[in-house]
Amino acid sequence: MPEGHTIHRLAAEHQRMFGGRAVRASSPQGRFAVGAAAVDGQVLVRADAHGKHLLLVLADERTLHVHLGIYGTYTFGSLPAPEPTGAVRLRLAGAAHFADLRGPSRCELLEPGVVKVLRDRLGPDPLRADADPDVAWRRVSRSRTAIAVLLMDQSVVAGPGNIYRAEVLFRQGVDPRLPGRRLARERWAAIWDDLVLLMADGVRAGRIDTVRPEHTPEAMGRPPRVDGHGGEVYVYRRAGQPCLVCGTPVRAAELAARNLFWCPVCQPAAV
DNA sequence: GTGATATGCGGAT
DNA sequence: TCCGCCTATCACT
Repeated sequence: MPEGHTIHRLAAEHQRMFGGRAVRASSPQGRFAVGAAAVDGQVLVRADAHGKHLLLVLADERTLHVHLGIYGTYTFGSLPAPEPTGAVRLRLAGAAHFADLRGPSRCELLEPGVVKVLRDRLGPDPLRADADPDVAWRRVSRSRTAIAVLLMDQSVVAGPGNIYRAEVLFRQGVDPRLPGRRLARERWAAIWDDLVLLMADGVRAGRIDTVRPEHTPEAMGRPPRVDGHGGEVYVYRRAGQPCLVCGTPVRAAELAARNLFWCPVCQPAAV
């Protein structure tokens, strides 16, 4: 679930349900008991997202920082909230709704200065209005590292995960192993613009769909296929299956300890 | 029921 | 480069 679009949805959800009013906070599981007690009764001033980081700014100027990691999940519901089931790290409750957080890799209260340090470590987020793609380009254009690795480095670009990086490189016809410094500037601009498009769509839809209308199963006369991760994609987790555009088997390899997927024909080596 | 797997990332080695 | 985190889902028995 958690690439950047998910976190931006969560921020919007928090803003809508809890923004501008006092929240009740508890840690049924107990692992965030002290933090929850400090949050309890405070006004949630603003819910924000930067990359995969959810930032809930509180009245005392501290920020509740949540990172879902690979396991973390949120469930929302209407009050009255049921007895918590499973390991609920944090439960927030407002006037009419509650939010349960399970399995996050981070759930902590941060002082303003620490939030700044955290955000200074993050690259521009395609989903944020204040994002400057040139900041990322400076890193990309000087790096010998493969563009596929750079795209998942949150200090270069904040928000994309394994699905968006595979899909945007496919859509832009870029070999994932191409070193950043060998990428043309216009090619980077196209990748960035496509990330903005895809991720904003992901926020609206709540799932990752990257397949253009002319390549959908319907358009190609194939049976509809929705992948296990909830969306329609070109290459992510389609190893060995035919490329939706050219029919070549999709390739897979491990790169920097993450699974990488690409079409060797549609994503030629030299771009 | 069991086991494999995962959209992430920090820390140890 | 590997390990651990600690939850949900899904394929299979």
